[in-house]
Order: sequence, then structure tokens, then C-alpha cells
Amino acid sequence: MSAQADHLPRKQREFQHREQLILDTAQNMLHQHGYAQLTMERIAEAVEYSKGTIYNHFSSKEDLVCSLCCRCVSNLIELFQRAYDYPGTTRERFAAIEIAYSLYHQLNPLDAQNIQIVKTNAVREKLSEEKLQEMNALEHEITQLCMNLVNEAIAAGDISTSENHTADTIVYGFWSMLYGGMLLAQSDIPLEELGFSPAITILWNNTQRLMDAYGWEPLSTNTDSDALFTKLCSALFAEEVCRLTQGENHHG
Amino acid sequence: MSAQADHLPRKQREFQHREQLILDTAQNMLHQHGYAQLTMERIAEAVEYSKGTIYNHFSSKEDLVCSLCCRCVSNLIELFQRAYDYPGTTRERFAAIEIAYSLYHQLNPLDAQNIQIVKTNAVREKLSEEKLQEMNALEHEITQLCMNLVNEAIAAGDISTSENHTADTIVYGFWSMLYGGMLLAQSDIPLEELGFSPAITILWNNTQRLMDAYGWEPLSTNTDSDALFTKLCSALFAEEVCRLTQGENHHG
DNA sequence: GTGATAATATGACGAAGCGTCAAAATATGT
DNA sequence: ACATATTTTGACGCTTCGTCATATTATCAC
Repeated sequence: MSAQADHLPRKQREFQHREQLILDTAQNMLHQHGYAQLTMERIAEAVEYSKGTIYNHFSSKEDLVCSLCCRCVSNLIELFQRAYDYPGTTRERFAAIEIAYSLYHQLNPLDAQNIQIVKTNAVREKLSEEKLQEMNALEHEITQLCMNLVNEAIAAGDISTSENHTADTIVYGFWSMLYGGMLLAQSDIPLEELGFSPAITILWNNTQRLMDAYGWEPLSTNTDSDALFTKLCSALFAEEVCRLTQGENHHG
Repeated sequence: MSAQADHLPRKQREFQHREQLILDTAQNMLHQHGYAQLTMERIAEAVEYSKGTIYNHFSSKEDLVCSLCCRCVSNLIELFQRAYDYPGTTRERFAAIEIAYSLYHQLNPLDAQNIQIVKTNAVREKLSEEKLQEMNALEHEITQLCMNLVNEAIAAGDISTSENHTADTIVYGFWSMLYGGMLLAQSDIPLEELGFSPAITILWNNTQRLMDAYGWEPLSTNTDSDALFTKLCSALFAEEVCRLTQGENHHG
């Protein structure tokens, strides 16, 4: 009988569907009411299952939140992959990754903040080994993507690696700047009050400059950086940029 | 009578002394057993006061932890100030700030991690307005210190600001890189496994390169960067470096 | 259909932690 | 030595986490 063959799959499908429902609900609650108000009981109530059922999916509250973060990081990776696959120079592709990163943060500021929750010891201490591994695997995937691109750039001769910088060094440099820059931008510290102009633009300029510092061809002195920015946005992230500008219109 | 004059001060002294005791104890517990094991009851037990007394000092667990972080940031600011006051070129002084930052993270890795706790929404949501202000004021102090130095550099003509970068931009760039770089270094992601060499060195090289990119004189091409690193360490942070190497000998 | 069996859902419960507050203890001033 | 002000205490109420025996539902053989 095919009943036997379909039996488990259907159950599994239901299970996975419910898991997404729980995650969606939790994400909404997190966005609307904050982490402090997020309780297993409330989630259960909202999805109209009992607490025990939630615990069939996630072994603890921390595991649930981490699963949420994993989903967010996966979305980020999709954007990165799209940038990576752009048919241009290695420098353009790396710039596209940066734009992907910025866009993600601008489009999903709350998710981007929540990802940080799972990086603190307070939460990590309570995570199950599996979820920790899952998260680390995703982080690794992102890093590897950047690494591959820089290695391509070196192989293609776009970056000369003669001096005291290798692919590691370079990836580390950009990744620090992007990561730190986005965290600064999303922090509650009012950058404008400090005299900073919009963080994304600054970050773009700074990373362009860092690329030049590595001698990453073609140098920005031979390129119209602003035009490049626009070009990449429309070629790769038209839909995202659209959502972004719509969002801005809504709010103000 | 002077009894009247001394009366309140003595009380206040005792109060402040006890507050430090509580913070010291909490810090130790945090280092040894992690955030999850840190409870108000346990702190009270350890300092041999009751829970109510702890709540006379800190209005919530989050406020206590934030106070801890504020103390850590204050220590960091001291190091920064020392670097800022170094009698050298603006570029040397900024490099010294970077070393101060690296040293702090290497000497107090656990504190540096804990500072991150207070940056997540999960904790921020529960913070009192005052403590939040206190923390923001300290952050502002650090930023301002860097900003002042870069402004000095511009005023002295060490950086030309003709193009599309201003003091804001530059501080933002370095601060992103330092902040992001240290976070990456302290994260559980095993950088070595990914092929990264020790993070501090990489960061040093990357920031030197970024300084060059800004045309910050004297350029590293005219300087022995390694020698500069050593010079600044011994001139400003001899004691800290000493502690650091001792610590390494202890552990391995 | 019906009953046996396996899988799943439930929510009452115990444990643990936060923050409060009336009462006890201590200090201060006369 | 007494009255008054201040500080300390820990029992208590409340919330939340995570568990588990029980109830419910689904599956399947006959």
C-alpha cells in the first residue's frame, strides 16, 4: 500500500508546517512585544497548541529563539549567494555582498538585532549542542562564501597578495568592518546626534576605500562608485530595494 | 559638631564600598559559573547580605549587570585616555588607542563578552532609564575621544579631508573595524579552523592599511609598523602586556 | 465497524527565580 | 534610657520554565 509510504511523510509535513507556524508566531511576538514578553505559554496560546507540543519541537526557549535566528541567517545567506553569483568582476561581486548585508539589516532591523541575542553567553549557555552546531555551520557557510570570492580574486590577479596580507586577512578585515559597522548602525546609540551621517553610506565609502588599500582592481579611482552601487542594487536586489523604499514611505 | 558633617559621608562611604563588593562578587560569579547561574539570591548569599539589601543598590538584576558593564567600560576608557595622552603623532596616538582596545579584550575576555549582554534587547528592555543613560554616556565618551583625535589629525594636516570623508566617516570606519574585529575574535567561531591567523595581528595590519587609505601621515610605507607596535606597548601598556604574557605562561 | 495499539497533545504540577514589603534589627539623637 | 529614623531581613506572591502522567486522537488488523 502507498498508505505506508505516504504515512510518515504526511506526518512529517504537518510537523514541519507546524514548526514554521510556531517560528512565525514567535517572530511576530518578538517584533511586537519584545523578548521579555515572549513566553512559551503565550506562544502556545497564539498557535492554539499546548505548551507540551511546543516542547515537542524545541527543547527549550533558547533553542526556539536560536532556531528563529538560524532561519534569519539562512535568509541572509540567500542574499549573499545571489550577490556571489553576479556575473561581474570579483570586486563588484564583493561589493554586491556588502550591499546584500546592508539591505538585510535595513529591511529586517529587528531580526538583525535578535540574531545578536543568540551570540551572548547568557543564551549560548543554555543552548543544546545541536542548535549550537547548526548556528555555527551557518556562520561557517557565510564566511566560506566570502573566502571563496577573495580567493577567486587572488587567483584572477585582481588582488596581489605579495605583502603581509592573505585571503584570511582580507576577509577578516572586511568582515570586521561590515559586522562592526552594522552593529554600530543598529545600536541604540544615536549616530546622528554624534554627527554621523547615515551609516550605510559611510560604510560603503569606507569599504571601497579598504578595497583600494588592498589594491583590489579595478580601483575606485577608475570607477564611478555611486553608479556601481546603483547598478548592483537594480541588477540584484530590485525587489528588496523596492520594499525598502515602500517601507520608508509608510512610516514617514 | 563635625559629627554632623561626617555622618552622611561615612554612611555613603559604607554604601559605596558595599556596592563595589556586590559588583566584585557578581563579576566573579559571572566569570566562574556564567550568566545562567547568576541569581540575586546567590549574590546575596555570597556577600552575606540579604536579597533586599541588594535591591537597595540595584533595582533589578539587569541593572546590576549593566552596572557591572559600566565599570568595565570605565576601565576601558582609562586605557583609551592613556593612549590619547601619548606624546606622539596623531597616527601613533590612534594606533595606541587600537592597542588599548586589543589589550583590554585580551586581558579581560570574559568582561568583554559580558559587555555584549547589555547590548541585546533582551536585557535592554528591562533596564531602568538611568542605567541606560549611564551606559550611553560612557559610549559617548569613548566615541568622542576618537572623534577628538581624528579632528586633531585633520587640524594638524595629518589627514586631508578634501574628498568624501569627514571626521565622522573616518571614526566610523575605524570603530566598525575594531568593534567588529574584536567581536569576531571573541566569538566562539574558531577562527583558526577557518584558516585565520591570530586576530589581533590581522586587525593591526588591517587598520594600518585603512589609515594609509585615508592618507593618514606618516604612512606605513615610511614606518616600521612592527617597531611602532612594540614601542607603543612598552611606552604605554608595559604593565598590561606583562600581565598578559604572565597569564599565557600560567595557562600553557 | 470495532477494538487494540501506537503516536501525539494536554495542562496540572514542581522547581526556581524575581522583586516586594511588613516586620525586625540596628543606629542615631536627646 | 528612651524615642525616632534608618537599614536589613527573609517570607511571600507572582511569573515562567520544563516535565510527565493522563487524555486524546490516529492507525491498522480483522
